[in-house]
Amino acid sequence: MKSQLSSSTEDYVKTIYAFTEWQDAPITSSQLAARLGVANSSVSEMVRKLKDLGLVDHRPYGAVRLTEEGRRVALTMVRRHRLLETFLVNELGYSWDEVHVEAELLEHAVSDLFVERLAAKLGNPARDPHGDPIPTAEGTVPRIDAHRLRELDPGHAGRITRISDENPELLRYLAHERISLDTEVTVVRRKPFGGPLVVRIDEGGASRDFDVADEVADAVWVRSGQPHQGCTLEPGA
Amino acid sequence: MKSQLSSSTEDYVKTIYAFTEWQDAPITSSQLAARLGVANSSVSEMVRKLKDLGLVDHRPYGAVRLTEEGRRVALTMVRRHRLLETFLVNELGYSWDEVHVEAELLEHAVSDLFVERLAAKLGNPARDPHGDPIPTAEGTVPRIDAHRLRELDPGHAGRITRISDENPELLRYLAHERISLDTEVTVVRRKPFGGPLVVRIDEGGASRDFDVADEVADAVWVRSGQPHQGCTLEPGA
DNA sequence: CCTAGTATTTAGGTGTACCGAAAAAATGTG
DNA sequence: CACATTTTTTCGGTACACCTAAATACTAGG
Ligand SMILES: [Mn+2]
Ligand SMILES: [Mn+2]
Ligand SMILES: [Mn+2]
Ligand SMILES: [Mn+2]
Repeated sequence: MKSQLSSSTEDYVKTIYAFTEWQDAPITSSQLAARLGVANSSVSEMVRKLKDLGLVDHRPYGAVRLTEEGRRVALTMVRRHRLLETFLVNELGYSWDEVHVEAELLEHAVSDLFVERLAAKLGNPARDPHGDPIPTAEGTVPRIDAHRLRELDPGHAGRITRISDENPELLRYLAHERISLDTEVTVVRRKPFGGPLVVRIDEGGASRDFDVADEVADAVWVRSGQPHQGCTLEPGA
Repeated sequence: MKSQLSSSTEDYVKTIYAFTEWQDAPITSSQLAARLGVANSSVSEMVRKLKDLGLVDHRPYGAVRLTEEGRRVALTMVRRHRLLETFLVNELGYSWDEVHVEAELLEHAVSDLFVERLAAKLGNPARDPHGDPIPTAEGTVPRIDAHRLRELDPGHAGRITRISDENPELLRYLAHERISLDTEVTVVRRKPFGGPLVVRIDEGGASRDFDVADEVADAVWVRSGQPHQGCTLEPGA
């Protein structure tokens, strides 16, 4: 069953999964190549191997979709990655912009035993330092229904539940501006002619306005409504 | 400076170092091959590469010796390995026979930052769960002067300061027999005709005799004399 | 000091994961 | 609906870390 996949294989599968985690369309070869930082030709070859391994469905020139088995592998890797990120932040004092690269390597080196011991030590967290849900060992993903800040209309209010960890600079910028998970935001308006979004930020009574560039608004996810709920996972639930 | 060595390269260098850690003679190609579990021919090729990288001294048909640079790299890897083992035992509840394999992989995946944060969290330990000294970040090794149990004459007493972690089964056996680091032992006699060594074990007042097979006596290191001393390392010392 | 046996290296070959360039299929725009 | 553009695959090659089998160098016994 555990046929010992290579690091590359694991990263391909994880990347394919990640693409559809916050949207619907399946990933194409060139998108996969771009995200992995490899040539298109490399992807073509690897996708054929993944198909032979039964991890993806693919017909030539079509998009790449995970099989059930592929999804299972992907969730294992995502669980590892996010638990490791949580460990690095909670236990080793990393900041949230430093953890992604480190976890990207570690995820391929840890054993199942390590992961489960670590999860227990961390108290089986349901989300990672960026608000991404941590799949359970059984392969279920806490559903987080949130919307991209960019797609919210003026008037909408909510709290930030996720910030994409893809760009460390963006994370540093947001930390510097004192914007983090669980920050309360309200969309005020969009400045005309494709200008930035303006949001109001609640800060314990006080509030301030903040201009959000589109690239930032694309990386921030907001859950409408009131106090934090859902997304916690009782051990054994 | 950090030219990003491969995992294989790191393991070769570490294995070359380990061979001379508890004895003098430098390692030969076939010994290296046996320890790494690869063919002799693979070692020949790799040793040439290590030489090109400036990590070892070697002339054809000669033994393999680390250069200063090679020793530096080896100590870095040994530090990683032993700190990871300590982490696994102290923080994740591994037993001492389970940690070696896990650390063998993790040591190649962690960053310098990770290692130093981990060392600090663990309180900069001076030795690992098997009693092996943990080199400092600066590359100095706490000197532990101990002798193989097998080489002690009857009458000799001391405490166990190191047990080779090479054989997990042996470690499980010793744990089962309630023999661990810091156990007090006295060599009683050697049974005739190449029989086992008999040692007396102090156990809080009580004491019992124990037969030690040669393979075990080779793996256990004893420091003569009284209470535990040396081998602790003040932070910054 | 020669030679049989052992240790080591060289030669030729495998699998994995990449690459750039060339060929083939899909796409969309007039 | 043709055909130029873009996307994807195929093709030939590289680097790495292994392998087995063959060749070569050391070494110890006679
Ligand atoms: Mn990865
Ligand atoms: Mn994350
Ligand atoms: Mn290793
Ligand atoms: Mn150890």
